[in-house]
Amino acid sequence: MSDRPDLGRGPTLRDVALRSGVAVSTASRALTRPGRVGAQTEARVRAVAEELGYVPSASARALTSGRTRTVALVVPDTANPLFFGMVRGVQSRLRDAGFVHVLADTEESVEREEQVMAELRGSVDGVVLAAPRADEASVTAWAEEFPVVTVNRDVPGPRVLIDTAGGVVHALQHLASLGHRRVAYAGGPRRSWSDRQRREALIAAAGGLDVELVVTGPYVPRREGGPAAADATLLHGCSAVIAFNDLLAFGILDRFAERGTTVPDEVSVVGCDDIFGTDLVRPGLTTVAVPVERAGAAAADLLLRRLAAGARGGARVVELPTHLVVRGSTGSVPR
Amino acid sequence: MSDRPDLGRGPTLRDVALRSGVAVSTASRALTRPGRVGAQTEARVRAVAEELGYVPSASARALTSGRTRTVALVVPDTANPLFFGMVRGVQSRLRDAGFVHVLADTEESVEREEQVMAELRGSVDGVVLAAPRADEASVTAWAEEFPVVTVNRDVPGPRVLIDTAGGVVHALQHLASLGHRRVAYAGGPRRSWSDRQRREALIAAAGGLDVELVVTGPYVPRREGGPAAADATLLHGCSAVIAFNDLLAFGILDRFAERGTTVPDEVSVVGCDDIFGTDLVRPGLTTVAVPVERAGAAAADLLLRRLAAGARGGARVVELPTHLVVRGSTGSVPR
DNA sequence: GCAACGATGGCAAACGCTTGCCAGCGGTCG
DNA sequence: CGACCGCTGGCAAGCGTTTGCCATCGTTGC
Repeated sequence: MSDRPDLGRGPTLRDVALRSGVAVSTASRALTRPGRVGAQTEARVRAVAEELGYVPSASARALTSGRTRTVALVVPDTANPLFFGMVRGVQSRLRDAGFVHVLADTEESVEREEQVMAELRGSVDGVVLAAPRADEASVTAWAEEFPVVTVNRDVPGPRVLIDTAGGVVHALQHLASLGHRRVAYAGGPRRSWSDRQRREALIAAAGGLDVELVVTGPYVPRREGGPAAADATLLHGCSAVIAFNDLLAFGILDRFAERGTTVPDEVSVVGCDDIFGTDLVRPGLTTVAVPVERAGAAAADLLLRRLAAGARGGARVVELPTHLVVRGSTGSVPR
Repeated sequence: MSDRPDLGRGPTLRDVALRSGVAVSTASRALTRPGRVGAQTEARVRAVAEELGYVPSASARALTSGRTRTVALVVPDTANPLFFGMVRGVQSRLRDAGFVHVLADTEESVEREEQVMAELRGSVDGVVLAAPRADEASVTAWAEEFPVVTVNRDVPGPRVLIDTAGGVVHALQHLASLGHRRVAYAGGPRRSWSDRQRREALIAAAGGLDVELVVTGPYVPRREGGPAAADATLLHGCSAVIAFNDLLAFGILDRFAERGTTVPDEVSVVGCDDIFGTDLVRPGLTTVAVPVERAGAAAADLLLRRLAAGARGGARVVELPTHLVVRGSTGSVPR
C-alpha cells in the first residue's frame, strides 16, 4: 500500500500565499473578495490555489465567521419514506445556498431528540426539526437558543405546518359521499401533533356529515401496526378506516387481504401522506397527499432567511395545503 | 461589519473556566481528560459547564485536532429507497462512534460528483462513496487524497462490494428451472459498476443454463424506465425479464398491467435490490435482496477503522452476499 | 506643486479549543 | 536531609481563516 503516514489535510492558505509570493491575508482576499486585490494578484493566487488543489478548511472558516454553513435535519424515523421527500426538499434549497446538511434520526424517542438537539447546538447553524416529539417547553427552549424551524408542530417560532386536518376531512367527506356512515380513525403516536390535528378535525367534522367516527389506537405508525388497526375496524363494525399514515394503511391492507376481506368492496381504506408505494399496492391506496418535498424546501427557506436576517426576521408560518388522492381502496359502502 | 445581531453562540470554554475559577486549559482537561485534573476541580468544572449549558464548538475542536468527526455519504440518487437503507446503516455505526454524517446527492451526474467530492475535502474526515459514476482514475485520486470507502465499485482502496452478480445468476437459474429459455436483462446506467457485474455474470451463466440472454437498455434506473424495458422484453420474444433494479421492475410491472400482459402467467419479472415496496405490489416482486443496511454499516466500519489507523490499515474489502427472494412475479414459462 | 485620495497589500488580532511544557507542592525514598 | 517523583494546574503556542487597521504609492484635483 502506498504508505503515506501523513494522512495530511491538503495545502493551506499559507501554502498558497507562500507560493504566490503574497501575504496570507492577500491570498484570502483574492479568493473570497473578488476585486479587493489587484486583478493580476488575484489571478496569480487563484492559479496557484488551483494548481495546489487548495480547499479551504470549513472548520477554520466556521471559527472566525461563527457560521458553519451546515444545518441539521432532525426526523423521528429515517425509515419512513415520508421523510425521504423532506430530505430532498431541504437538500435542494440548501445546496443552492451553499450549505450542507446533516441528518439525525431520533427514533421516535424524546430522549434521543433532546440529546441530538444538545449536540447539534455546537456544530450547526440551525435545525429543521420535523415532527418533534418533545414537550412544547423543550422545543421552545431550543428555538430560543438557536435557529430552529419546526415542521408539523405548532409551537412559536418559524414553522411549516401541513394542513392534513383539512385533508382527512376531505377524505371523510369522500367516504360519506360514498355512503359510509360508520368510519374508524386508526390513530398514530399520541405525542404526534399531526395525529391530534387529524383526530380532532375528524371528530369535529363527523357530526355535520352524519357519520359516526370511531377512534381506535394508538398504533405504531408502521406496517406492523396495521393488523391491530384492521381488526379493530371490523370489530367496531366500521365500513371504512382512515389511517394515521400510509405505512399503517399498508399494514391494514395486508391484514384485510389475509382475512379475505376485500377492499374496497367490503371495506374502504384511506391513508395519509402519499408516500412511495401508494400506487404500487392493489388496489391503489386512496390517501391524503402531503407536499412533503415542498415542506422541506419551505422549512429550508425559512431557516436560511432566519440565518441571514438574524433573530429578527420574525416567526413566519408557512401553511401548506394537502389534497385527497383517490385511488382504488375506497368505494361505495357494501349493502 | 459588526451589525451582526447577537445570534449568540452559547457560552465558551472561557466562560466556564472563568466561572469555575480555573484556567481555560484546566477546564478543557476537566471535560475531556477524566482523571487528568483533581477530582474536586473536575466536579466543579463539570457542574459549571452543565449549569451554563456549555456545548463545545465542533469547529474549534476540529481546527486543533484536524478531525471534524464528520463523514459524508455520497449517493447517486437520494430518491432511491435503496440508499435510505444505506443511510441507516452508515448512521447507526457512525452515531455509536460519535460521528455525524452529511448526505450528498450527485444526481447520477459525474460533474456533480466531482464537485461534491472537492468541496467535501475541506469539511469532512472521510467519505463513503456509494456507487460512484466517475472514472476509476478520479475515484482513485480522491482516495489518495483523503479517506474514502467505496461501495459497489471495485477500485483500489477499502471497499464494500455486494455480490449482486451471484444474485442475478441465482435469479437466472430460478427462471431456467421454471422453463424459461429466452430471458431479457433490462440494463441500468452504463457507468454503473453493478450494472456491468450483473450483465456480465448473466451472459456468462446463460450458456451453461441453456438460456438465451437478450441484453436491452440502458434504461434510466427508475420507474419511468420501465415501459421501454417492458416493451423491449416482449419485442424480443422473451418470457422473462431481469431488471437492473426494483424501481425499473416496478415500471415494467406497470407497463405489463397497462398492456394487459399478466404476470407471471405470460411473463415473469425479477428485480434487484429488494427495496421498500417489493412486497407491496401484486404479485409481489421476485428480487435479488441486497443487504444494503449491512453494506452501509460495513462501509462505516471500514471508514472508521481507516480514520483510527491512519493510512496504514490497509485496503480491506468486504464482500456481502445477496440472496434471491422469490415472490409472485415469477412463474413457469407459458406454453 | 501640494494635499487628499483610492487602490493595493501586509500585519496582527481574533475565533474556541487542545496540548506540550513547566512550576509549585507535598510526599517518598535512600 | 536532600534528591526525586507524581499530581495539579497554568502558560502559551498553535490550528487555518477572516478582517480591521495601517502603510505605501501612484493619481487626481485645485
